[in-house]
Amino acid sequence: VPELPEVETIRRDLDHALVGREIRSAVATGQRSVRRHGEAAEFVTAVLGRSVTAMGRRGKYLLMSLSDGAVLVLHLGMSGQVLLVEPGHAAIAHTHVMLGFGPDLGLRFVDPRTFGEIFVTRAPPVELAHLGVDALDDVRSAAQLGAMLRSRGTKLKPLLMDQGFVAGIGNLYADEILFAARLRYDRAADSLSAAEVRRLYRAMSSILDAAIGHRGSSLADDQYRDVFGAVGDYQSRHQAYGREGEPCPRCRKSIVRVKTGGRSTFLCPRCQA
DNA sequence: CAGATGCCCTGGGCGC
DNA sequence: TGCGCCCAGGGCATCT
Repeated sequence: VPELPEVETIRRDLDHALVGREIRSAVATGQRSVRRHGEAAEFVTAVLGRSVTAMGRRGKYLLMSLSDGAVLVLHLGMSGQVLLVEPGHAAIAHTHVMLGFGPDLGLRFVDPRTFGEIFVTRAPPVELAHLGVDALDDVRSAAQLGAMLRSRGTKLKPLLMDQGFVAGIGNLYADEILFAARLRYDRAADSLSAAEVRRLYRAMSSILDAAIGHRGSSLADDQYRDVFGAVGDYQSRHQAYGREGEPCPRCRKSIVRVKTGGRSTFLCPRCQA
């Protein structure tokens, strides 16, 4: 569930807190989290003594630019958290990497399921070369989205979730966007009318913007937290995701759940066509 | 080549 | 209260 809105919320807070700060200490204990580096010590060597020059984001990846030109790439996977704490803060279970920014500030990368990862690479990261345009920053018109959709003869939802097509949208926001656009998950991407493409374009930007405004979605099992450990607020605004059996906010018919691609899809069978 | 499946992994929720 | 089981799913490898 950390998708674009959650990652963007984290990016903005880290941007305020870390730009200009120097990494004065680094501890990497979770080998799986730094698996792109042969040894954890390699990761530590690559970050120690560098300053943070910028905080960027591409899709669901956080990009911390370092003063030597390298980039620290952070991906939260399913359960990753980036927490800002005081250096003396008590141990947090499933902490894999700790960075110290001096006597007042520390960062901890916590990730129970270890699907996330953290690595240092050169800018721009070749490891992220497969990512498509960013769903928030780089999709700028309905015409552009329409051209993208026509280039692929596949179903709408898997395409929205394909990070190589457009980066940042996962299962939750795909369902919310498709609900807002009144489109079914299994519509052929190249079958959309111009009006439908416009609805999808507007839904993408309005849902992502609104979710960022509410600091993301925190679900019971995912436990997304911002850098201060606080939960997001957007889950209270969900219209379709997780609302199986509850009335559609538009037409009152029951929201249904279907399994597709091994994943749950929530939709209104009446409103979404 | 689109799309399904399985794997990685742990915590929460549920049934008994 | 506790135990086993299933589910959540991002990204990737591997099939059909």
